Amino acid sequence: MRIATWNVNSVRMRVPRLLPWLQQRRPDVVCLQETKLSDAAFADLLGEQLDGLGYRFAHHGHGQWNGVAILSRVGLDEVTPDFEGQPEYAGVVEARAISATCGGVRVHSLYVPNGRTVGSDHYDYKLAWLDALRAAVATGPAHVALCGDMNVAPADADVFDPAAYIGQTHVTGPERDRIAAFGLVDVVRERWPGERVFTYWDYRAGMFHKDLGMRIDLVLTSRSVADRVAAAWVDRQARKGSGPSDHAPVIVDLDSAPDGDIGPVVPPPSNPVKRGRGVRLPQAPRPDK
DNA sequence: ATGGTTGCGCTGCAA
Repeated sequence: MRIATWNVNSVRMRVPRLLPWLQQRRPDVVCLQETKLSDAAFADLLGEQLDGLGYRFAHHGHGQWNGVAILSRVGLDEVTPDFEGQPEYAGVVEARAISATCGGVRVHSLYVPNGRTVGSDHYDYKLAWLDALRAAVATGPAHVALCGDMNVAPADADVFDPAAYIGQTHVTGPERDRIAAFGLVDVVRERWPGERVFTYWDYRAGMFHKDLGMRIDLVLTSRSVADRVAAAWVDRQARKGSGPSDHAPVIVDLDSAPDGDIGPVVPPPSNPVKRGRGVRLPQAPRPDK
């Protein structure tokens, strides 16, 4: 089962990149963030085409800002927008979270508040939001994957220049403590310890070209899911070329569960990775430069 | 070149 997460920075603007990417990478479950659409607009824009590609979908958005979705062709059950106890900002519960059970895994598509500046009300909101999410996830199913734009770089290795980020959001102790507090496995970092791996590069000043980025899009899973990881990588190709998002997708391949109880409901059609009997799965591609 | 981009939506704000 292939799970991907991608902050698309407006799904309407990203349709020319998203649809070919779905056909090329063929993820079974896709978490999207910053769709910036209402539920009705998302269905109007993509419903027919996603159906044609074999995806069911659940979207949660109010238009203009935020907006999250889960696409799945391995089941989409118990869809839940928001989470228990999700804090408000300016009197509104923003559309930043949706969860569903897909192929036996409780999948969350998350767009964590940015925090803006340290000590601002938005920063406090970000911390409270992460605290409440942790409490909600703790009461949920054991086989879990938190996927999305966490807006936190878990360690200094996850930013291009730690000195440049001192005093900035995304790298502070309180934010990092809250990511660690989930007690989940950061599967890309576990697979690539010590590698320079980023998922976000500012549009300005040729940051992507110079590989001056941050790793803030994460897949955090229970150990039960992490033990099934065959590959975990950042799809930098999707950040290249014309009209990209400022974020690249993160892609995670899971082998079937050892006891078979949480494997994919259906095998992925025409998987580009050949799975001959007795043939070892290939290593994930190195995060290229 | 003394900033640099993009998206939303129409004026500046968010990222």
